[in-house]
Parts: sequence; C-alpha cells; structure tokens
Amino acid sequence: MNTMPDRLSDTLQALADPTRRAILARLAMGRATVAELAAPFAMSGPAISKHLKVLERAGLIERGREAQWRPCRLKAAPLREVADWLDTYRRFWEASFDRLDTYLEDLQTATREAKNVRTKNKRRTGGE
Amino acid sequence: MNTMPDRLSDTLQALADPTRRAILARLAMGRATVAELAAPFAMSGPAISKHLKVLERAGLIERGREAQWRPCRLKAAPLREVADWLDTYRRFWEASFDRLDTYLEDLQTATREAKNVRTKNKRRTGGE
DNA sequence: CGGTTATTTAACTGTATGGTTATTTACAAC
DNA sequence: GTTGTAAATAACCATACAGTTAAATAACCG
Repeated sequence: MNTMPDRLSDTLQALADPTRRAILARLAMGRATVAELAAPFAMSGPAISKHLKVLERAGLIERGREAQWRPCRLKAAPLREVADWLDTYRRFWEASFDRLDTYLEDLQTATREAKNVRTKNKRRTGGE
Repeated sequence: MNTMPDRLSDTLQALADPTRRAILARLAMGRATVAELAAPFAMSGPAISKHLKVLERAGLIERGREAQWRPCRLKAAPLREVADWLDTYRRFWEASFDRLDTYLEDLQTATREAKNVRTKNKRRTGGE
C-alpha cells in the first residue's frame, strides 16, 4: 500500500475493525469525548487512542482540542468515496435475476464444453 | 474479530487491499483463471493464490474447478452488505448544507462555552 | 505547587498479513 | 509411465496490527 493515492485502502482498512465501526456509529449521534467513546469497550485507554488515530489518519474523524478534552467528530467524505466505489458493482446485486439467467446459460455451455473435452478438444475453459 | 457474526469485517478487510480490489474489477467483466487474474501484477503465483483465498473466505468470489483450472467468479452479496451498512451514514454526506449549519451553530456554542469556562464554570465540553 | 482528570506516547507482546521460494497436488497429452 | 501446464500448499520473512502496562504530556483546581 503506497501512501498518497490509496485513500480507499486506508478507509476500508479503518472500517474493517468492529470497534472502530462502533466508534463511528456513536459519533453519528454527535461528537463525543475519548472517554465516552471508550465506555462500551473492555479495553485500555491507549487502545482506544490507537483506534482513533487510525480513524483520523483515514479522514473518518477529526479530533478537536478543548482544554484537556479531545472531542471527536465524524467526517463522512471517505464513506462517500467507498459508497461511490461500491456503486460500480451495484448492477451485480440489483440485477440478480439477470445473473441467474447467465448462470443457467453458463451451466449449459459447461455441459457442452465437457462433451467437447471428451472428444479431445483441448480448450482453456477459464475464459469467458 | 470473532468468526461467524462478523462478515462485514471480513469483507471490508478483504477489500482494503488494492490488489484484491483490482482482482474484483477484473472479475466484474467475467470469470477468469488464476493466471489471468495474476497477469497484471508483478507478484508470484502463491501470492495470488493467497489473495484469492482471502476473497473466497469473505464470500466475494467463488472458485470453480474444471480439470486443472480454477476459474473464479465474482459474488456480489457481501458488497451489498457493505453498501447497506454505508447507507446508514448516507445522510451525512448528502445533507452537506445541513452539516455546515450545524458546524456554525457549534462554533457559536463553543464561543459561549469558552466564556463560561473563563468564569470558572467547570463543565465537560465533549458532549453534544 | 500538589493533586486530579483526560489523553497520548513509549515499549512490549502475540498474531496476522502480504510477500517470497520450494514443493506438492491436480489434470492433460503422449 | 513420463512430461508438461495450472494451481495450491508449505515454510519462511519482514512488517503491520490490536492489544497491554508504564510513563509522559496537557490541562484544571484549590
């Protein structure tokens, strides 16, 4: 993973941890202190600090500074980037009946191809 | 991360690698052999095999078996799960003007709160 | 200033990850 | 059976990651 051009990987990596997703869910309800964010988890303060650092580095949160407090706030832009990327695959889960037709068609093709193979017709079957 | 109930983490983790995302992009155009999937990358066969294993474990692909071939095919259900989860945050990036208003409001509130702190009113400022 | 609260940083640990080379397994052709 | 191709598995390595405790830093208060 290289640094600048791969925000998507950083975001997805940050989201891949359940603790960090839970932190985002809490921040979706409004900003919160580190202690508040830590409360639901049986883990140490530094562990929470590390999670927040990952989220901050990915641009998913920003950490404020008010006296000794470090209130955190959700930033949604990286989530949008993930959603936009996912949208390039939307046709695959929305055209589910189309996929079934294609599957059956491939099944018939595979049956015919199996016959051809038996007649010594060497062919690479991996391609579309 | 525990096993059964955390498919979302497995999926996001699998997607967090650029090589694996490129593999999915290729499979979006149709199923492909392992060699075809490996072609764009300067990496060894076993490395590709490992990536495919991660994708398979996350349910993002299925690996067929035809003679010595192992044609891979995209499975979109986990992507849909991620998209559905992301949708719970959609209001944050679609109501961007609302967020700006809230930000300005918070700024005024913070200004008033700073005054209160100067008058020795100890208060936790992290909450909403 | 000493004591307290809030949080971060440092150092450490065990496990996972993304890669490698070597080897094995699965299949086809002769 | 031998030889060849396709792919997976085994063993290894360096780095990353998610956690810990100890210590340090930042701020407040009497």
